[in-house]
Order: sequence, then C-alpha cells, then structure tokens
Amino acid sequence: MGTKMVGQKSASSIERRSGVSVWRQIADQILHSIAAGDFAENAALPPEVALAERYGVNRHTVRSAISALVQDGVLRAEQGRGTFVLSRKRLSYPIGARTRFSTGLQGQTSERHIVLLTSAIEPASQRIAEGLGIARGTDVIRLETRGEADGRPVSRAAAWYEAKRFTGIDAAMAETGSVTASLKRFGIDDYLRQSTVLSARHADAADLADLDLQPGAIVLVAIAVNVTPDGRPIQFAETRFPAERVELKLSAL
Amino acid sequence: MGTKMVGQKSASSIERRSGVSVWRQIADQILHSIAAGDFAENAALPPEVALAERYGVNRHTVRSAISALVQDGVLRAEQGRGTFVLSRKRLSYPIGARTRFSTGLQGQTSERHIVLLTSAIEPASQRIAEGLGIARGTDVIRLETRGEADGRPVSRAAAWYEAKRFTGIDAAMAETGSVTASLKRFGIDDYLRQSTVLSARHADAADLADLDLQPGAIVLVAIAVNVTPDGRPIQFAETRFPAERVELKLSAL
DNA sequence: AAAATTTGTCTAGTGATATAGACAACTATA
DNA sequence: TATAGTTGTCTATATCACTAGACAAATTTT
Repeated sequence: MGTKMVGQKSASSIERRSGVSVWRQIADQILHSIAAGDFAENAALPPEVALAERYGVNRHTVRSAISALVQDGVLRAEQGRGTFVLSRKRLSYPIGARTRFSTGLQGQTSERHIVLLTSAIEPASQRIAEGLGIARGTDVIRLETRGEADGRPVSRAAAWYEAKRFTGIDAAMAETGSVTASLKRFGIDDYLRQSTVLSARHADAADLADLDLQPGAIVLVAIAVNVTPDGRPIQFAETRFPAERVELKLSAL
Repeated sequence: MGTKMVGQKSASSIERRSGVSVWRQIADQILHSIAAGDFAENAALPPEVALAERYGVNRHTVRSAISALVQDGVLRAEQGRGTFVLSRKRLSYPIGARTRFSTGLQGQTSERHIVLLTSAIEPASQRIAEGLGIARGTDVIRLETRGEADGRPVSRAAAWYEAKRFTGIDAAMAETGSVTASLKRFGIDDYLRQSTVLSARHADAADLADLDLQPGAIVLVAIAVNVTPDGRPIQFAETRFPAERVELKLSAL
C-alpha cells in the first residue's frame, strides 16, 4: 500500500462513472497539486508507473493526463529523463473596496494591461438596472475587456455604464486602457466597490475561447457594483477569472 | 466569424473529447441556468427533444443529464407531463470583516447550525504557523466542522487555534456550536477577518463525502486569518463551499 | 374519444475511454 | 560498457458514452 501522505492532503482518489473521465480527474489533481506548491519549479513529477499505482489506474491513463498537461504548457516530458513542472504560480488578485487592476498585481508580473474587446449600447436588463439604480430598459454602454499579465489572460470582464452619463467612455478606455483614467474624464476621481458576489462554475465555450482555457476548466465569477464615494452607482460588472491561474485575495476587509 | 450572441446568455455549447462527458456538461449548464434564475420554482424544463436539438445531441444524452439532476434532487421528472425544477436557490454567504456564520444567513433559511466533526492536537505546519504568527511545530488544535442550512451541508471547514492559548475550545465548540460563543470563554468578545484568499477547484473525494456532492462538482475554497481587534491572530481556517449551493457575497468592503 | 405531447424503455451500432502487456528509444549511473 | 530507470509506441480487448430508431406509458389538449 503506497501510503502516500501529502502533508494535510486527503488521499484524493478517482471517481468512476462520474461523467468526468479518469485521465481528466488525474490531470486536475496534478494541476491542483502543483498549484498547492507540492512541486518546485522544474521539479520532476513522479514517474508514470508510480503515478499509475498511486491513482490505481493503468499507466496509459496517466499518460493521457500528462499529455493533456503538456499540451497545456504545464508540464514538459523528456524521454528517458522524466516529466518536469513548468508551473507558473497562480496570480493573487486583490479584491477590496479600492481594487484597481494595475496596482494590486504589482511585483507579481512584469507586464500587465487591459484590452478593450468590444463595446455596444443596449437597453439595461433587470439585474443591471437594479445594480446601477436606473430604470429597466435605459440605455447602457457595455464594455467587454480582457486583462492580461505576462501575455496570459487572467480576467475577462463585461462592464455596464449608464449611456447618457458616460458617453464616449468606450473611446476613453480604448485610448487609456484604464478604467480609473477613463472615469477621470467624467469627473470621477475616486470610486469604491460597493458589493461583490462571488461564485464558481465550469468554463463555458465563451470562457474557453476568451481565457485560453482547456475544456473542464473552472472560472471564478465576480459580480460587482462600483460607486462614487457618496454612494452613486457608476458601474455594474461581471468578471471571470481562470481559477487555475488566479486566486482572489480579500485584503481590504 | 461566429456572431457571438450576447443577449445575456452565451451560446453555451458542448465540447467533445474534453474528458468531461457530454451529459455532464449539459447537466452543469442546466444547473447553471437554474441557478441564474432562468426557471421559476416548479417551472417545467423544455421537453427532452427540444433540449436535444438545442445542444445538438441525442435525446438519450439529454436524458442522462436529466437523470443525474433528478438523482441529485434538482429536478423531478413526471411521465407524460414534463420535467420540473425543484431548485433551491443558492445561499448567498456573506464574507466580510465581521462575518459570522449565523448572522449573515438570516432570512435565507429556516434552520442552520455548525456541527463539530473532529478535533485533534498537532504541530503547526509552515503555512498555519505563518498565519497564526507562531513558530512552526508549535502545538495547535484543529477543529473540523460542517455548516448546515435546512439540513443540507453548505460549508466544510478546518480551523486551527494555538493549543496553549485555547485549551478546551473543542469542548466549547461541541457544547455551544458557535465559534463566537466559544471564543467568549477565552475572553475574546470581538474578532475580525484579517485576510481571505479565495480559489476554486474540482471537489476531491473528501469534499464529495463531506458536502454530499456529485463527482465533478466545484468547491470554493476560502483561506482566512481571524484576529483580535488589536491585530493578534486567533484562528487560521480553510473553508470549502459547494459552488452549486453557495455564492459568496463580499458586502462589508 | 381521439390526437398530440411528453417521459420511459428497449435494441443495436459506433467511437472514445481504460486496461493489459510487450518492446523500443533515450538518459543517467554504476 | 552494462544496467537500471524513464518516456514513447504498438497491439489487443473490454467497457463506457453517444447516436439512432422504434414503441410503450402517462398526461394533457382537442
């Protein structure tokens, strides 16, 4: 019995007939194990036979899991030598009353920016109207953006602003690449995060494409309302983070 | 160019050969759709043939998805009539500086409590020692608890306290079923959440058992440090929430 | 009563997933 | 150089996942 004890980890085993294939479950566990810091950068994974024994599966099944992670750029396999962790650690993304994309990630990455993907004017849906405190059907501007750090997508957001009040914010965003700078043009020097609701789900087809994820990946979903210091709603936003690359740090509590 | 439909809903499609079976992907999407409020309580799901057409799969595949959700208590199928949503909405779980289990869920459920599962004394690991600001290897008390609301598990936590300072807190927890009440016995009338780190992952075998989840489910993981008002660490805790039943609301920002 | 709608069950065929074993290719080490 | 350890490839087989079609059973509508 390979009583492999991993510190505090449970003996995480495999569920059959669950709708999730064995190789993917193993890939997920390896990924989780790497993210948890069980392997140093460039460290060797246990050999395939050992992993197969540990998970109680055939070696070929382990190979399927590994090859998915190699495809994904997480591992590198070298014939005769072993399989090695390329692992980039997860970004710790701060969430707080004054969270700004750029400030919080300082020091963790060398390069980061926001890309404006599309913008459109549309009538406010029920939940957006509620969030912004306006009547349902009022025109709002929707900005779709992607946040990138070191060339990898780390967030994907849709943000809604009241159209009448923020005419031209799409151009400002495209030009400055910064929400804070864009809002300055509308006389808003400061804004606060009023509320945030967090959930998690499997990535859908859009997430897979937008965030460059593999099927089966998990996204963290944050729905937030930003307000001026005196409490007037400015922005309603839904942001999706790839759970494998990002963790959320609630620091300003 | 795929004209991306952005009504509110993405054209949520199915990924083949992803390691996640088609029926599970559909089950997840239906679940997500229910959680998003697309169906009223007791509303009828579209008929199987319609769903099959919409997802571009065989009717039997849709039936697999539905039967998993029926097994899971989310849907009820009635021959000749249709399939109906039993849907219990997700609990909105508040996370803030002064989050207490009981207070925040008020009004959302009729019954809620914390069960102490096990307790043990063990040497502090690196990360726990760091969190509590003590030397690695110092004895700490670990309390394993489960939070339940309306008879369903909504959280599963491991909390660590310095053993010397909080001798007997396990008994206090067992007796009172409340962290706040237990800490009062040690002269702590108030405590704050210093920091919280959030992530999400697939539920492992332990989560499945502890939280009564189906394989493939997602858990939100919150790692928190609680401190006294003057900043002394009291408790280091890791809490897992079932993403399908709980969302986290960051309100006290 | 009849028709239409919907879920439930059955059979059959195809492709993906997983197991099993053997051996080749490459690397590091004794 | 020889050996042990590791990844890469091949064949074969069994099981699961998905498709396809047909019909039964139950309910609602006409």
